[in-house]
Amino acid sequence: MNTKKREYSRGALAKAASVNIETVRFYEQKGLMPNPPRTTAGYRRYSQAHLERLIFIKRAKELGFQLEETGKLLSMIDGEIDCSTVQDIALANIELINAKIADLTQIRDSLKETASKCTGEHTPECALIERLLTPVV
Amino acid sequence: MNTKKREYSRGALAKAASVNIETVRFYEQKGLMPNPPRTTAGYRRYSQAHLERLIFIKRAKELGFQLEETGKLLSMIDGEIDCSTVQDIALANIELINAKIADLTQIRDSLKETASKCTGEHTPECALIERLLTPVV
DNA sequence: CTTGACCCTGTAGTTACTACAGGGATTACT
DNA sequence: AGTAATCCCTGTAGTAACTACAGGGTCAAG
Repeated sequence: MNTKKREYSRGALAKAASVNIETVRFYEQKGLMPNPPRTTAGYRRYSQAHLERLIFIKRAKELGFQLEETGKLLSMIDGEIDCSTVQDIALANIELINAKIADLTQIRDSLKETASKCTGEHTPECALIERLLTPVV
Repeated sequence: MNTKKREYSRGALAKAASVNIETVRFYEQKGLMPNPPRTTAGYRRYSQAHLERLIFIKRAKELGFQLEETGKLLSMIDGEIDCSTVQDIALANIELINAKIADLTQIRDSLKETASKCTGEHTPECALIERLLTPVV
Protein backbone atom coordinates (compact mmCIF):
# COMPACT_ATOMS: atom_id res chain seq x y z
CA MET A 1 0.00 0.00 0.00
CA ASN A 2 1.32 3.38 -0.96
CA THR A 3 1.32 5.45 2.23
CA LYS A 4 3.38 8.32 0.84
CA LYS A 5 1.82 11.61 1.85
CA ARG A 6 0.71 13.61 -1.15
CA GLU A 7 1.89 17.21 -1.14
CA TYR A 8 0.59 20.05 -3.24
CA SER A 9 1.97 23.35 -4.38
CA ARG A 10 -0.45 26.25 -4.36
CA GLY A 11 -1.17 25.80 -8.06
CA ALA A 12 -1.67 22.06 -7.75
CA LEU A 13 -3.98 22.57 -4.78
CA ALA A 14 -6.05 25.15 -6.63
CA LYS A 15 -6.31 22.86 -9.64
CA ALA A 16 -7.29 19.86 -7.51
CA ALA A 17 -10.06 21.88 -5.87
CA SER A 18 -11.07 23.69 -9.08
CA VAL A 19 -10.54 27.17 -7.68
CA ASN A 20 -8.45 30.08 -8.91
CA ILE A 21 -4.85 29.94 -7.74
CA GLU A 22 -5.06 33.45 -6.29
CA THR A 23 -8.19 32.45 -4.39
CA VAL A 24 -6.04 30.17 -2.25
CA ARG A 25 -4.03 33.14 -1.05
CA PHE A 26 -7.18 35.13 -0.64
CA TYR A 27 -8.71 32.50 1.64
CA GLU A 28 -5.45 32.37 3.55
CA GLN A 29 -5.57 36.12 4.05
CA LYS A 30 -9.16 35.83 5.22
CA GLY A 31 -8.17 33.13 7.68
CA LEU A 32 -10.16 30.32 6.11
CA MET A 33 -7.05 28.44 5.03
CA PRO A 34 -4.00 28.06 7.24
CA ASN A 35 -0.60 29.46 6.34
CA PRO A 36 1.06 26.18 5.42
CA PRO A 37 4.62 24.97 5.86
CA ARG A 38 7.07 26.23 3.24
CA THR A 39 10.02 24.88 1.29
CA THR A 40 13.39 26.52 1.83
CA ALA A 41 12.59 28.56 -1.27
CA GLY A 42 9.43 29.80 0.40
CA TYR A 43 7.01 27.70 -1.64
CA ARG A 44 3.83 26.67 0.15
CA ARG A 45 3.40 22.94 0.75
CA TYR A 46 -0.14 21.70 1.20
CA SER A 47 -1.35 18.33 2.41
CA GLN A 48 -4.39 16.25 1.56
CA ALA A 49 -6.08 17.71 4.60
CA HIS A 50 -5.57 21.19 3.16
CA LEU A 51 -7.20 20.05 -0.08
CA GLU A 52 -10.19 18.70 1.81
CA ARG A 53 -10.52 21.96 3.69
CA LEU A 54 -10.41 23.96 0.46
CA ILE A 55 -13.09 21.76 -1.08
CA PHE A 56 -15.19 22.28 2.04
CA ILE A 57 -14.94 26.03 1.53
CA LYS A 58 -15.87 25.67 -2.14
CA ARG A 59 -18.90 23.55 -1.32
CA ALA A 60 -20.05 25.99 1.34
CA LYS A 61 -19.81 28.76 -1.23
CA GLU A 62 -21.89 26.70 -3.65
CA LEU A 63 -24.52 26.39 -0.91
CA GLY A 64 -24.65 30.16 -0.76
CA PHE A 65 -22.71 30.69 2.46
CA GLN A 66 -20.78 33.89 2.83
CA LEU A 67 -17.16 33.52 3.76
CA GLU A 68 -17.85 34.66 7.30
CA GLU A 69 -20.39 31.89 7.78
CA THR A 70 -18.04 29.40 6.20
CA GLY A 71 -15.43 30.52 8.68
CA LYS A 72 -17.81 29.74 11.54
CA LEU A 73 -18.45 26.25 10.20
CA LEU A 74 -14.71 25.69 9.89
CA SER A 75 -14.16 26.85 13.47
CA MET A 76 -16.56 24.18 14.59
CA ILE A 77 -14.77 21.51 12.62
CA ASP A 78 -11.49 22.65 14.18
CA GLY A 79 -13.10 22.58 17.59
CA GLU A 80 -16.50 21.17 18.43
CA ILE A 81 -19.33 20.63 16.01
CA ASP A 82 -22.73 21.60 17.36
CA CYS A 83 -25.43 20.64 14.92
CA SER A 84 -27.86 23.11 16.45
CA THR A 85 -25.59 26.03 15.67
CA VAL A 86 -24.94 24.72 12.18
CA GLN A 87 -28.64 24.55 11.53
CA ASP A 88 -29.09 28.11 12.80
CA ILE A 89 -26.48 29.31 10.35
CA ALA A 90 -28.08 27.37 7.54
CA LEU A 91 -31.60 28.59 8.28
CA ALA A 92 -30.43 32.20 8.49
CA ASN A 93 -28.79 31.74 5.14
CA ILE A 94 -31.96 30.30 3.66
CA GLU A 95 -33.86 33.37 4.82
CA LEU A 96 -31.23 35.63 3.34
CA ILE A 97 -31.48 33.89 -0.02
CA ASN A 98 -35.28 33.97 0.11
CA ALA A 99 -35.17 37.72 0.63
CA LYS A 100 -32.83 38.13 -2.32
CA ILE A 101 -35.12 36.06 -4.50
CA ALA A 102 -38.13 38.09 -3.46
CA ASP A 103 -36.25 41.30 -4.21
CA LEU A 104 -35.15 40.18 -7.63
CA THR A 105 -38.59 38.82 -8.47
CA GLN A 106 -40.20 42.13 -7.69
CA ILE A 107 -37.62 43.99 -9.74
CA ARG A 108 -38.01 41.56 -12.64
CA ASP A 109 -41.79 41.87 -12.62
CA SER A 110 -41.71 45.64 -12.43
CA LEU A 111 -39.24 45.88 -15.28
CA LYS A 112 -41.16 43.35 -17.34
CA GLU A 113 -44.36 45.31 -16.99
CA THR A 114 -42.71 48.52 -18.04
CA ALA A 115 -40.78 46.99 -20.92
CA SER A 116 -43.94 45.41 -22.28
CA LYS A 117 -45.22 48.91 -22.91
CA CYS A 118 -42.31 49.70 -25.20
CA THR A 119 -43.35 49.62 -28.83
CA GLY A 120 -39.90 48.29 -29.63
CA GLU A 121 -39.73 50.51 -32.69
CA HIS A 122 -37.09 52.99 -33.73
CA THR A 123 -38.94 55.93 -32.24
CA PRO A 124 -38.23 58.54 -29.60
CA GLU A 125 -41.42 57.58 -27.77
CA CYS A 126 -40.54 55.10 -25.10
CA ALA A 127 -42.62 54.00 -22.12
CA LEU A 128 -39.63 52.91 -20.05
CA ILE A 129 -37.86 56.20 -20.47
CA GLU A 130 -41.10 57.99 -19.63
CA ARG A 131 -41.37 56.00 -16.48
CA LEU A 132 -37.85 56.87 -15.39
CA LEU A 133 -38.43 60.50 -16.32
CA THR A 134 -41.77 60.98 -14.57
CA PRO A 135 -41.62 64.45 -13.08
CA VAL A 136 -41.05 64.78 -9.38
CA VAL A 137 -43.52 66.59 -7.16
CA MET B 1 -45.68 82.84 -10.66
CA ASN B 2 -42.39 82.13 -8.99
CA THR B 3 -39.85 81.47 -11.73
CA LYS B 4 -36.79 81.59 -9.54
CA LYS B 5 -34.45 78.76 -10.41
CA ARG B 6 -33.96 76.41 -7.51
CA GLU B 7 -30.35 75.58 -6.83
CA TYR B 8 -29.05 72.73 -4.74
CA SER B 9 -25.83 71.99 -2.89
CA ARG B 10 -24.58 68.44 -3.12
CA GLY B 11 -26.14 67.59 0.24
CA ALA B 12 -29.46 69.18 -0.65
CA LEU B 13 -29.50 67.35 -3.97
CA ALA B 14 -28.75 64.02 -2.32
CA LYS B 15 -31.49 64.61 0.22
CA ALA B 16 -34.02 65.63 -2.43
CA ALA B 17 -33.30 62.45 -4.40
CA SER B 18 -33.01 60.26 -1.32
CA VAL B 19 -29.51 59.05 -2.10
CA ASN B 20 -26.32 59.13 -0.07
CA ILE B 21 -24.40 62.37 -0.41
CA GLU B 22 -21.22 60.56 -1.41
CA THR B 23 -23.16 58.69 -4.07
CA VAL B 24 -23.55 61.96 -5.94
CA ARG B 25 -19.80 62.24 -6.26
CA PHE B 26 -19.56 58.59 -7.12
CA TYR B 27 -22.02 58.99 -10.02
CA GLU B 28 -20.10 62.06 -11.13
CA GLN B 29 -16.88 60.06 -11.17
CA LYS B 30 -18.59 57.33 -13.16
CA GLY B 31 -19.86 59.91 -15.65
CA LEU B 32 -23.54 59.48 -14.94
CA MET B 33 -23.86 62.95 -13.42
CA PRO B 34 -22.20 66.02 -14.91
CA ASN B 35 -19.55 68.02 -13.11
CA PRO B 36 -21.70 71.01 -12.23
CA PRO B 37 -20.87 74.72 -12.00
CA ARG B 38 -19.20 75.79 -8.76
CA THR B 39 -19.33 78.73 -6.36
CA THR B 40 -16.18 80.78 -5.92
CA ALA B 41 -15.55 78.63 -2.84
CA GLY B 42 -15.66 75.53 -5.02
CA TYR B 43 -19.09 74.33 -3.89
CA ARG B 44 -21.11 72.43 -6.46
CA ARG B 45 -24.33 74.09 -7.58
CA TYR B 46 -27.00 71.83 -8.99
CA SER B 47 -30.17 72.72 -10.85
CA GLN B 48 -33.60 71.13 -10.98
CA ALA B 49 -32.51 69.34 -14.14
CA HIS B 50 -29.66 67.76 -12.18
CA LEU B 51 -32.15 66.55 -9.59
CA GLU B 52 -34.34 65.00 -12.26
CA ARG B 53 -31.30 63.26 -13.73
CA LEU B 54 -30.29 61.87 -10.34
CA ILE B 55 -33.81 60.58 -9.75
CA PHE B 56 -33.70 58.95 -13.18
CA ILE B 57 -30.54 57.12 -12.14
CA LYS B 58 -32.12 56.06 -8.87
CA ARG B 59 -35.20 54.72 -10.61
CA ALA B 60 -33.09 52.81 -13.12
CA LYS B 61 -31.25 51.22 -10.24
CA GLU B 62 -34.55 50.25 -8.66
CA LEU B 63 -35.47 48.54 -11.93
CA GLY B 64 -32.32 46.48 -11.63
CA PHE B 65 -30.20 48.23 -14.22
CA GLN B 66 -26.47 48.22 -13.73
CA LEU B 67 -24.79 51.58 -13.86
CA GLU B 68 -23.38 50.87 -17.30
CA GLU B 69 -26.85 50.25 -18.69
CA THR B 70 -28.15 53.33 -16.95
CA GLY B 71 -25.37 55.26 -18.61
CA LYS B 72 -26.55 54.03 -22.00
CA LEU B 73 -30.09 55.15 -21.30
CA LEU B 74 -28.81 58.56 -20.23
CA SER B 75 -26.77 58.87 -23.41
CA MET B 76 -29.94 58.37 -25.37
CA ILE B 77 -31.77 61.02 -23.40
CA ASP B 78 -28.86 63.39 -24.01
CA GLY B 79 -28.93 62.51 -27.69
CA GLU B 80 -31.59 60.49 -29.43
CA ILE B 81 -33.96 58.08 -27.81
CA ASP B 82 -34.50 54.89 -29.77
CA CYS B 83 -37.17 52.81 -28.13
CA SER B 84 -35.95 49.66 -29.85
CA THR B 85 -32.55 49.95 -28.20
CA VAL B 86 -34.13 50.74 -24.86
CA GLN B 87 -36.22 47.63 -25.07
CA ASP B 88 -33.16 45.54 -25.95
CA ILE B 89 -31.40 46.81 -22.85
CA ALA B 90 -34.46 46.11 -20.73
CA LEU B 91 -35.00 42.61 -22.09
CA ALA B 92 -31.34 41.72 -21.57
CA ASN B 93 -31.69 42.93 -18.03
CA ILE B 94 -34.78 40.82 -17.48
CA GLU B 95 -32.86 37.76 -18.66
CA LEU B 96 -30.00 38.60 -16.33
CA ILE B 97 -32.34 38.88 -13.36
CA ASN B 98 -34.09 35.65 -14.32
CA ALA B 99 -30.75 33.86 -14.33
CA LYS B 100 -29.91 35.24 -10.91
CA ILE B 101 -33.28 34.12 -9.56
CA ALA B 102 -32.79 30.64 -10.98
CA ASP B 103 -29.32 30.46 -9.43
CA LEU B 104 -30.50 31.55 -6.01
CA THR B 105 -33.50 29.24 -6.14
CA GLN B 106 -31.31 26.26 -6.84
CA ILE B 107 -28.94 27.22 -4.07
CA ARG B 108 -31.84 27.77 -1.65
CA ASP B 109 -33.42 24.44 -2.47
CA SER B 110 -30.16 22.57 -2.16
CA LEU B 111 -29.37 24.17 1.18
CA LYS B 112 -32.91 23.59 2.41
CA GLU B 113 -32.75 19.92 1.62
CA THR B 114 -29.47 19.51 3.40
CA ALA B 115 -30.47 21.56 6.41
CA SER B 116 -33.65 19.56 6.83
CA LYS B 117 -31.46 16.55 7.58
CA CYS B 118 -29.86 18.30 10.54
CA THR B 119 -31.23 17.00 13.78
CA GLY B 120 -30.87 20.52 15.18
CA GLU B 121 -29.63 19.08 18.45
CA HIS B 122 -26.48 19.91 20.37
CA THR B 123 -24.59 16.98 18.89
CA PRO B 124 -21.47 16.56 16.84
CA GLU B 125 -23.41 14.63 14.22
CA CYS B 126 -24.48 17.01 11.52
CA ALA B 127 -25.75 16.22 8.03
CA LEU B 128 -24.73 19.56 6.57
CA ILE B 129 -21.16 19.30 7.79
CA GLU B 130 -21.04 15.73 6.49
CA ARG B 131 -22.15 16.95 3.12
CA LEU B 132 -19.45 19.59 2.99
CA LEU B 133 -16.89 17.09 4.21
CA THR B 134 -17.69 14.24 1.84
CA PRO B 135 -14.35 12.75 0.90
CA VAL B 136 -12.94 13.54 -2.49
CA VAL B 137 -12.03 10.85 -4.97
C1' DC C 1 23.02 25.50 -19.58
C1' DT C 2 18.52 27.29 -21.20
C1' DT C 3 13.85 27.95 -21.28
C1' DG C 4 9.34 27.88 -19.81
C1' DA C 5 6.44 27.33 -16.13
C1' DC C 6 5.95 27.87 -11.47
C1' DC C 7 6.38 30.23 -7.10
C1' DC C 8 6.93 34.40 -4.04
C1' DT C 9 5.08 39.13 -2.33
C1' DG C 10 2.81 43.13 -3.20
C1' DT C 11 -0.45 45.92 -5.49
C1' DA C 12 -4.53 47.02 -7.72
C1' DG C 13 -8.68 46.24 -10.35
C1' DT C 14 -13.92 44.77 -10.59
C1' DT C 15 -19.20 46.64 -8.87
C1' DA C 16 -21.66 49.93 -6.24
C1' DC C 17 -21.29 52.10 -3.13
C1' DT C 18 -20.04 54.29 1.84
C1' DA C 19 -17.20 56.39 5.35
C1' DC C 20 -13.53 59.01 7.12
C1' DA C 21 -9.84 62.74 7.45
C1' DG C 22 -8.02 67.37 7.26
C1' DG C 23 -9.07 71.77 6.28
C1' DG C 24 -11.88 75.63 4.31
C1' DA C 25 -16.72 77.82 3.91
C1' DT C 26 -21.37 78.80 5.35
C1' DT C 27 -25.12 79.59 8.42
C1' DA C 28 -27.51 80.69 12.46
C1' DC C 29 -27.39 82.51 16.89
C1' DT C 30 -25.65 85.48 20.63
C1' DA D 1 -18.37 90.74 15.40
C1' DG D 2 -17.65 86.32 17.36
C1' DT D 3 -18.76 81.51 17.93
C1' DA D 4 -20.22 77.00 17.13
C1' DA D 5 -22.25 73.75 14.38
C1' DT D 6 -22.83 72.16 10.04
C1' DC D 7 -21.69 72.01 5.46
C1' DC D 8 -18.51 71.67 1.58
C1' DC D 9 -14.04 70.46 -0.69
C1' DT D 10 -10.55 66.65 -2.20
C1' DG D 11 -8.48 62.54 -1.36
C1' DT D 12 -8.25 58.04 0.45
C1' DA D 13 -9.81 53.72 1.77
C1' DG D 14 -13.05 50.31 3.28
C1' DT D 15 -16.92 46.63 2.16
C1' DA D 16 -17.56 41.34 -0.29
C1' DA D 17 -15.33 38.02 -3.06
C1' DC D 18 -12.61 37.57 -5.69
C1' DT D 19 -9.03 38.08 -9.94
C1' DA D 20 -5.05 39.84 -12.43
C1' DC D 21 -0.66 41.77 -12.96
C1' DA D 22 4.38 42.98 -12.00
C1' DG D 23 9.12 42.07 -10.76
C1' DG D 24 12.06 38.77 -9.35
C1' DG D 25 13.41 34.11 -7.56
C1' DT D 26 12.86 28.78 -8.18
C1' DC D 27 12.09 24.42 -10.36
C1' DA D 28 11.96 20.94 -13.89
C1' DA D 29 12.66 19.20 -18.38
C1' DG D 30 15.25 19.11 -22.54
